[in-house]
Amino acid sequence: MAAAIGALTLRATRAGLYDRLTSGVEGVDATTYPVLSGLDRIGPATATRLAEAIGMDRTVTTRYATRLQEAGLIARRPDPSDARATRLALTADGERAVLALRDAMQSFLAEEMATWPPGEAATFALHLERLTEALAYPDTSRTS
Amino acid sequence: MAAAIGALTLRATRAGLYDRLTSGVEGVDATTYPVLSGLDRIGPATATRLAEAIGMDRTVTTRYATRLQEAGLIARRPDPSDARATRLALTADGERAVLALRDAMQSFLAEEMATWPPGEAATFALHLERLTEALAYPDTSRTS
DNA sequence: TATTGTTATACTCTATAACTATA
DNA sequence: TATAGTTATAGAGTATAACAATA
Repeated sequence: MAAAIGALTLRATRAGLYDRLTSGVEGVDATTYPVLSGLDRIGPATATRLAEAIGMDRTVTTRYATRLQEAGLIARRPDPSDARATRLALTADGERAVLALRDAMQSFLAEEMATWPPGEAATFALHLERLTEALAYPDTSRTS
Repeated sequence: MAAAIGALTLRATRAGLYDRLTSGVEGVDATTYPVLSGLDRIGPATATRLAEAIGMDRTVTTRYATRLQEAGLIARRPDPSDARATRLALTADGERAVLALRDAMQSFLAEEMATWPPGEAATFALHLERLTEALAYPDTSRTS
């Protein structure tokens, strides 16, 4: 299992996965993918809030956001309640891109899990989520 | 589940995991870890064969191998059967480092899985392995 | 001519710090 | 003074090409 985690987090494996996922979507690659999908997940937000949500640095987030903006997938609008802030939001093209990416991921997972006994997929997903959380937030004590 | 995979492969998550794993072991970091553990897994081997085994480029493998050699964790010896080749092998310190890393990983996993129902861990590990394999080798048809 | 190991080069990603504008 | 956004700079990682030695 440690080997599986090692392989899963290996550069080549990740690169292969995200290259396949994003190959059909113009303007998105393995680096900008988290920004796009994160923005879809939490909705329109400032760069700082988005950066926190996806575990990325503010500076990296804003730079990749610029790339996505140049590709026409997200838009910047001034925040009405704070003149310092800028609200990031998906454009119509951006939402289409998110849908395409989600479809690609889900079709891959569905194909992979087709042979699993019913119910195991749900259990697996739950475990994977918890394990990932434990990895991402090691300090959070899990005494549930 | 897609979100969990996304989070798991996110840079920050990986970096956090490997930083914690390798923090107690001198000379190993997130980049040299695959080389060290791969060499332990397949045994003494040439750089080319090791590179194939861990899904890394030859040039990267040999450079990181040099780092590990400088740290005293692996050794280079001429291949008796081929004067072009160099055999990489763990030193005694290298084997100790591998053990320490494995202990760190297993203690983390054990802690995390302590609350899981018996048997689920094994099922989970099996699924994770298959999923990872599918990600790493997309062309291999899985008609088993 | 092909392969092994290695080094050199350029490119991308990441992190730190600095800058501007506003609170 | 602090915060949001952004840009600049430097460092680390990666990939491609090139090299010498041997098959």
